[in-house]
Amino acid sequence: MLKLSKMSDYGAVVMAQISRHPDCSHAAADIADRVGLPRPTVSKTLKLLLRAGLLNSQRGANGGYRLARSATAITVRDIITAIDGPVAMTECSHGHGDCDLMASCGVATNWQRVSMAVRQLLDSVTLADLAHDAPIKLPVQLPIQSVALGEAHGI
Amino acid sequence: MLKLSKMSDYGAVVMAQISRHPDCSHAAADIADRVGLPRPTVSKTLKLLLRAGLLNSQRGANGGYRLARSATAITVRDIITAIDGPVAMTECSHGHGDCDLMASCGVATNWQRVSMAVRQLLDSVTLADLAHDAPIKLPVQLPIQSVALGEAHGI
DNA sequence: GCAATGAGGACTAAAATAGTACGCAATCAG
DNA sequence: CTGATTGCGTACTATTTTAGTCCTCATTGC
Repeated sequence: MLKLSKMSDYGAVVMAQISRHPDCSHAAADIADRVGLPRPTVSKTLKLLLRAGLLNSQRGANGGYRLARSATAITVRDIITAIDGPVAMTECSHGHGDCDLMASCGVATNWQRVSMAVRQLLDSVTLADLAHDAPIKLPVQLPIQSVALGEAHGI
Repeated sequence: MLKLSKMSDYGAVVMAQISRHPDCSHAAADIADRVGLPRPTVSKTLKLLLRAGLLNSQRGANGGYRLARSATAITVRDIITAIDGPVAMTECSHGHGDCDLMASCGVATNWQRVSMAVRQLLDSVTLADLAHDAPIKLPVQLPIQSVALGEAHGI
């Protein structure tokens, strides 16, 4: 399905929740209640986001989590990468030559280009965009630069 | 990881293989040998591609598979959809309102837009592009139309 | 009729994913 | 100093998804 893992999905929801009150400290249990997810799951998600440097945490009473930087400086790709690891369409897309079919498949290079385009697309959406209540207006064209996937085939 | 399933990956490789000789009939066992994959797996892949209308098949002696239409008229998204089902980033991205968090997450609408952009990106790459031996040249800008994800944030 | 080839389904095995539980560490309030 | 609160880390289990195999039937060409 080429879909996000649930954990990444949760990560986005959690981050959006925090970003709505960037100046408060958010306890894990509090966030869990607000988004309606089990606390241990939210906790696990927060830990991964913390480790990736997207959040800061404060222990002890009245502690909690807050954004490490502005919501406009955190991209969707940051969140996905923090939780699921690097965005790559196929095994061979991340560079390591551990696909023994590369010789016969003859498709690897172009998959890498598609992966790159997806990464750029995901980089162009910030947490601030995502957390907007309303669908984002302003239909501007969003150029995917230096992707070079041949002519645009009728999209 | 936001990665393709192996089956979709195989599907792309198999389709690329067939597209290199569009005028011949390709037996399943023959394709399997060429791409170095187990025959039953290839057979299963071919079946799914056939059912999606991407391939035609001919039974009996000297039978085999061939493309149902030109390689330039088959997109990467067609192949992925045929094997893994619709491309959707999250549960709620495909329209069915079977996510009971939609009310609290406040993020659904914008995920749908991201999914749409990914689908358009995948639609813009054809089987012919993928099967090119060399990386595709011609670095043109590829506009993702009507996506409207706010300003391009520095990509 | 016989051999080659695809079609379909049932089944098993393996891996990734999600969810849970529990104990330790740090901080703050009194 | 003590206890309450809250985050941190690890290990474990269950579930689901994915991958792979096998067997039998249907169709076609010689």
